[in-house]
Amino acid sequence: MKNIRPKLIELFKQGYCTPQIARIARTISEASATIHYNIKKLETEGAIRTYKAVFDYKNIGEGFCVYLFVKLTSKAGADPDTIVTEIARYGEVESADLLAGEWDMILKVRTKDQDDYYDLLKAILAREGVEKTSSLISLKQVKAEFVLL
Amino acid sequence: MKNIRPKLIELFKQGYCTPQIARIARTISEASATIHYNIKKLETEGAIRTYKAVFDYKNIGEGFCVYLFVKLTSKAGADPDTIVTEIARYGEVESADLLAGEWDMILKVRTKDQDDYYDLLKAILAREGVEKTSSLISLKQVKAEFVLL
DNA sequence: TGGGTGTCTGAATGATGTTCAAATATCAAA
DNA sequence: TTTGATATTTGAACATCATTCAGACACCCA
Repeated sequence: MKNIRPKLIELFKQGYCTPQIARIARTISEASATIHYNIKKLETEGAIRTYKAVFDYKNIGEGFCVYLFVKLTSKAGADPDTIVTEIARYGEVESADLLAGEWDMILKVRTKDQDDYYDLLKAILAREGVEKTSSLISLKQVKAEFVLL
Repeated sequence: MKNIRPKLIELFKQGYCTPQIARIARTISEASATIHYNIKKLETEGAIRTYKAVFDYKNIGEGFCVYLFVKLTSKAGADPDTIVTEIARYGEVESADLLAGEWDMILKVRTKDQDDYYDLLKAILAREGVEKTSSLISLKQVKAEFVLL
């Protein structure tokens, strides 16, 4: 047994998918070459970043979902942009946005359970430049990545 | 000119993509049929919900991103689950989660600009069962749908 | 009206997904 | 350890699809 599954999940989280040109052509009754032309245009324009899979996160062991607010220290220890980008790089982070107001950023985080979340939270709090955080646990995920669950 | 672009964006938001089996097989040095077998298994297990595109939302006219908190009225006018599901159905809503605490749900919403957002907000506030809302505007999107921007 | 650019299309080709039967691996019960 | 039932892997054959290209067509502006 080669345990391909985790490798596939890893690859599909960011890409390794492609449009179904023939199916789209049938769906909207256009020539296959026309669809191809328009998709390539979207890609070269930069409108499409990637093609990827959307998972049933409970099924792949990432059923615990939290919105995490982060406040950075005001004094210039490290560059805020650098900190934010580094935190966003964690594999558990689905999305990261900068805010104005009481909190500097909001993260959407997915882990297996509360214990794994606590480990990640400790790692983030330990970072230079992070002052405090606040966690908002999702009780039920109704929609994610534009897909109804 | 047939204006295929918006139709493609519509379709790609939820699906009409498929895995690149041959590329994956080359990447992790396995037989193509093996990859095919494992992907089908993931699909029948329900681990994969769909394959879709991730956009540069600024590019497709959805550059304005807001986290919207919603508090529902406690009195039983309409079923909370129904309201939540209906609100989640708006095309502008990327994600919707139920919360515990001061707010009942958090939405991630994408619109072209502030004006369009205001229209959507009015529509949501006008709904039976919605008591109040609070909007948190994203100043900068660092990561979305597991993809760094 | 005319030319330049962008878009659409059918047909040919090369690449890819899919299927299948056989080989191999896994695991639990005897 | 052996056995058998089940799950996984694999190469080869086949069906389907993405891609390319040249020509037709549409659009825009001077």
